[in-house]
Amino acid sequence: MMPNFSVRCWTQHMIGVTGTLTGIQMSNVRTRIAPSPTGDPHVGTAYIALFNLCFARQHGGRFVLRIEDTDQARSTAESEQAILDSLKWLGLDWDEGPDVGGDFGPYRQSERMGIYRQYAEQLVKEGHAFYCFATPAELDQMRQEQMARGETPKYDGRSLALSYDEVQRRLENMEPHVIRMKVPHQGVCEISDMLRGNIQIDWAQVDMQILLKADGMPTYHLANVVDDHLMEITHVIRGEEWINSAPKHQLLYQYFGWEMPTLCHLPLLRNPDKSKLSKRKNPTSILYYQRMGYLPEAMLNYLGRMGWSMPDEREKFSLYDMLSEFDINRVSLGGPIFDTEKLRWLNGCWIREELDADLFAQRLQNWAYNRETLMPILPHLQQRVEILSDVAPIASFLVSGMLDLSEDRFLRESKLEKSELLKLLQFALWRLEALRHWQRELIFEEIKLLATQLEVKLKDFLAPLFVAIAGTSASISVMDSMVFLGPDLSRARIRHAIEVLGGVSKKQTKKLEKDYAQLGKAAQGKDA
RNA sequence: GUCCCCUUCGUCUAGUGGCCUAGGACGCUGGCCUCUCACGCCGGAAACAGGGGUUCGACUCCCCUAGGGGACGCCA
Repeated sequence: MMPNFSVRCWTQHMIGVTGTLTGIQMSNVRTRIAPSPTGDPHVGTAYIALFNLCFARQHGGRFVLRIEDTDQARSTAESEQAILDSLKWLGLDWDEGPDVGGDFGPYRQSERMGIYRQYAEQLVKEGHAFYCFATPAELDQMRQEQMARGETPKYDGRSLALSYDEVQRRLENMEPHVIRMKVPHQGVCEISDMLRGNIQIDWAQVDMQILLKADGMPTYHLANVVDDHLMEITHVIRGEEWINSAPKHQLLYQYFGWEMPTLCHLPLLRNPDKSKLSKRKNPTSILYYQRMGYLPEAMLNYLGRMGWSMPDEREKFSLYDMLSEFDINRVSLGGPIFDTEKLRWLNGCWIREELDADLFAQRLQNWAYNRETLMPILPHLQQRVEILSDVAPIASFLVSGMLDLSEDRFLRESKLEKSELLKLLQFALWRLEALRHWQRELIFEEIKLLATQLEVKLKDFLAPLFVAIAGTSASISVMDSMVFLGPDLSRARIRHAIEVLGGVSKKQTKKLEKDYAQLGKAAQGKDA
């Protein structure tokens, strides 16, 4: 993680300022960001965090970071660390969280395991929830049948029919089970949103949500309600993808007899095609933007322009500026497209206007132009230069963003046909997207395996990869280059290469996916 | 498919019933500055999704239609 001193400085300063303010105008406003550590730090998380932070501070309240790691299969410590680091890099600071502690801890749901079951069982005792013994496969079949009949897939209440004795017997037998909440069969649920007013949803649309999973972990729905209550969260500001779950949450608050926080659903960040921002179509990892050389101030500034504007409409503003002018009513509800072109322009403004030559030099050093970063790659360069000035031309791709590629270049450097190249690059991309640990040996193994599976000589397989990553096959080791560039930039370059070659249509993707799945099977067959 | 949310230039947005001949910004484009480029400055093209109401008056309020998005998991 690259430290950023100037940002840290003024954020510290801000804490000082708000700290004094709270003394005068005490407020009990508490907001939270609750990321799930299951992948790369997402710009959407930062966006929601920013608005939660602004809202809390503006009211002299507190902003909490809580880790929602109830998905045991997918949550990782590395992901959690990356999320924390990324948010800090951006200059976002929380008053309570797993790293800084607080009076309402622990702030990691896996460490709060003990508390959820009792709440779920309390609901069972009070008749608001029930044990369910249906297996995932059974439910899958149920949903398929419902879909076939043209119905909305929904839990049919099968375990509700079980007698008390039957349930007890099965529990004593230690049969795998979950706890589900009961939901009214009819009527309308009215939820209130700070920005959208009242929203009405038929109870018939609401599923009997699982509260406690078979592994004893709570689902988001239970954990989020219990923790928001125990952590005294007053305002839940989250993405609009949660609107349809709000009735469940409201019902849980009612069952428990707790006061419900005020809800506020922000519009979702979008891809250029208007769909929800996704890494398939747009870089979504904060690490990507960091590696590309965006300034954290500019990133945060841009996220603040998503669905929000300053009263005087100024484009460039710091977190401090935003904090002092923040008004959540200025949020506009249309889903904003994350436009990297405008972000780029804004970043340029920050570089030109906020940095003198000295600070600019510091940023460059912190970013990549430093001994520690360059060291691993220097031996490779040393082999192929004769004079020192040979270094810059052959190493420039290592400190560049997207390369200026052409279809022609790929065809010249490879003997494969265009469709073959596309397939090869797409498969390589999928393999590398699935790779959890970005290490030289692991990358190499994936590539080698893929070449074998496709029955392409490694040399031929590597050629287009060289062009995608380095712009030419006359370059240093493509594996080492990818390690140096990191996963986000490497994957982005391969995606870019695919685009340059004309891209892959939806139809083609389907076919490729099928072929790709076959590869896996063939490999498994060989192994066995 | 069902339900929910949303809808101002290509994009981000201003607009909370008269100030709108709809403003700003990115991008595009013409020019100026200038050893080139970039920056900067000046100018241009570019939008209220459509239809009904309400009102003396609708970008603004209501309804319908259309379009877009989201949700429908033992993921969050």
